[in-house]
Amino acid sequence: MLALTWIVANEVALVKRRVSLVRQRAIASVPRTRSTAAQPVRMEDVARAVRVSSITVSRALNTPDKLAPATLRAVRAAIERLRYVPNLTAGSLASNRSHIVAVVVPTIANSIFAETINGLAQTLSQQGYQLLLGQTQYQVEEEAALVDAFLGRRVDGVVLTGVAHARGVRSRLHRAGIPVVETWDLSARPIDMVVGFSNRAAGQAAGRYLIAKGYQSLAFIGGTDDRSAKRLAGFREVARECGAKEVSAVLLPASSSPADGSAAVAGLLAKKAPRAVFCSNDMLAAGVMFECARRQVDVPDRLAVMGFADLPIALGIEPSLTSVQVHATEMGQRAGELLLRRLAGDAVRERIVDLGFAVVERASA
Amino acid sequence: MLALTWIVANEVALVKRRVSLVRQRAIASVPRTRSTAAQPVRMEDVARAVRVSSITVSRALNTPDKLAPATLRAVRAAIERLRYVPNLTAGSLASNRSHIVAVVVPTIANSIFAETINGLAQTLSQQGYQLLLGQTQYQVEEEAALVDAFLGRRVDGVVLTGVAHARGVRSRLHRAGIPVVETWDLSARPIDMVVGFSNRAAGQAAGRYLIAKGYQSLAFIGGTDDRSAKRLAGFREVARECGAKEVSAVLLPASSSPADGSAAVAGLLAKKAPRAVFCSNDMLAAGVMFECARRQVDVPDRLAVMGFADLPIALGIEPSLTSVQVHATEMGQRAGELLLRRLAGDAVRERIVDLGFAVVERASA
DNA sequence: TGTTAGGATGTTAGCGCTAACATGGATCGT
DNA sequence: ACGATCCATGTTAGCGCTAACATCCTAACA
Repeated sequence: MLALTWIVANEVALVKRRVSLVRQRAIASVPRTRSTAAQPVRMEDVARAVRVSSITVSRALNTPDKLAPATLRAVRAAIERLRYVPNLTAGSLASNRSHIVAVVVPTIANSIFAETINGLAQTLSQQGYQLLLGQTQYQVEEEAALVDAFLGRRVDGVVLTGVAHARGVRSRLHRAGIPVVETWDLSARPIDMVVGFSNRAAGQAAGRYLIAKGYQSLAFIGGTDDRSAKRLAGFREVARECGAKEVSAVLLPASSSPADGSAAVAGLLAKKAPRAVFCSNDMLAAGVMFECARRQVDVPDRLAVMGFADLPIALGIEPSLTSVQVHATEMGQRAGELLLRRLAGDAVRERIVDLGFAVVERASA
Repeated sequence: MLALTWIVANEVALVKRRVSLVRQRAIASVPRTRSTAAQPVRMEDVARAVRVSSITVSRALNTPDKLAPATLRAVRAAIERLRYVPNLTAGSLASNRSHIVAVVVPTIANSIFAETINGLAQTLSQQGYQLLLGQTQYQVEEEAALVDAFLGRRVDGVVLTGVAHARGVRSRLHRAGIPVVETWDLSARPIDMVVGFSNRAAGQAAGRYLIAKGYQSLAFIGGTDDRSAKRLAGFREVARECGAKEVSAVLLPASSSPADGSAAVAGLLAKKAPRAVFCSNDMLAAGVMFECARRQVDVPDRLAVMGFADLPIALGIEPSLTSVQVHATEMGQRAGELLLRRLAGDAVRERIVDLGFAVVERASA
């Protein structure tokens, strides 16, 4: 008896629901509880206009080659006429594909990361993917919060900067089961994939270069982040091996402006001045050189200056800046390609892509 | 008869559906057609663990102050224990709020836009909004495609660069009925709101400044985009009014690197060299000054150089660069604040926010 | 001419969440 | 003691789309 009444009650609900589906939208909207959105045209409205079912409209948008040419034309015309804007949120929910990739960088104000994002965005946009941007401002803990938010959005992939992550980031990304690319460093045990170069090796190369040039007293100006620290470590290793003096280091948190470089070198020059300085960023190096110009400290004769990243400014300044070139844009492109291949279902063999780096000799060191 | 069989058929379907709802998830998943996602914990799983309904879990996440403290604690514990990651896509669909704001810039490789995005992102993230990034690469038509895609995602707001837009952009945004902020320029008739400064007035100010300094022969180096063109227009107006010679202009598409500045000034110096040059971007100005240094053209005695945007490098280079300061970060922050206020339902009175600019006198002009 | 394959289109049943309304119980004033 | 009020929680009904399966129709072949 109970079961019977229950079924009857629901039968009524069911009928009501069917009716509202069959009715015109305007009429059906009367008993509706929710407020009418500003964009009321739905796939079904287009379908009704063309007298097809909504799945046909869906196919016109997603797999147009599965439709008869005439149908496709008619649907497209109706879409245009009704100014239908497909709701990708609903599509994402139904298909479990968001077509969004998240990227986490320390800050886009530093143009090296901007270049990587550029490469990534260009590659992804070719396949209709869009970029959700997160900045940590060099606060490691921010990364975890960003990753949580991104996973909540069910992004299809994640691109991270560096291989040292906040607690829990690794496991959460693993559990989510989406492709992940780490960049701007290398790791023998990436979360999933990694595209970058060895920061330690880059530091070593810079050290070897300067020592081969005959400079014995070395200094380092850089940041406090993991990658800069690795460059310093490599730099110091080489210095130690080659019997150079202890490397004095100036570490500035989250800095990449010329002014920081100027201030840092001022400090170095005040003490026993080094013969050569390796800067973790070309902007810092530029600031060092501007400061030297102001103090009439000749570069490279009294102080050799070496930069990192090989930004456009390295070629511009006088004397031109010796730097370490790192393929920032390509890093983003390769990261994007790896993601796209994984998202297309292809297996990716090379999960560790070493893009390398190159010491570019110019006039400053 | 037909109606009867129809109801019977649907009754069966209905009963099946109820059953699967009541059952344990694992059992219910057997007749399921869709593949089980990598992240199978749903709100309902959490609710079942705490023996509450799923709306209570929803409230724990969205309006925690509406729950009894004990319930809230229990729900939060279960969320933690089950590692539940809320599906924001589903939430967006149901609530018609995506908590995503889209931003369109020509390119983030130009650090002035990166600063604006930084300010915007910081303001928005305080309220849990995230940024979807689109770059036009200075291709005006790209803007329309990006806006379409963003509207499809039902972003809650849009931030655009400039006030000149691709065909259809204005009307589409209007129709979507979401808050829109234009930046980096001003307009008497914004799409919705605008935060920026008058590029024409900035060009005029630069012209007046240089003329007041006694320079009569002026040149301009800049881009082909709308905003750069407006600066040039203002610059020329003033020159004409003041009886200065015709301003020669070098326009480079989508450029902002020192190398472009160097090349441009090389061209100017080869002809009848101007006495002062106004660059639409500090990076271009820096390139101009580097080239002057290489050619031993004294700045400002033989060529005065004025930049635009007042980037960190303006203070760094020698001689320091006279420039026009424009509050890039604040522009992003204010844009974010306006959006947030509108998204909170507050009316916004000042739909046109003129942040102004300031000529900063330094050594180069 | 029946059979079958394959292309075009349709039907059903959710995806996981939240708005709106509903309910039930405690608290309060009168 | 009774309703009014309020707070905590629940029920219902979708949001707008797509996966999976179902059906229909045409053409091609035996």
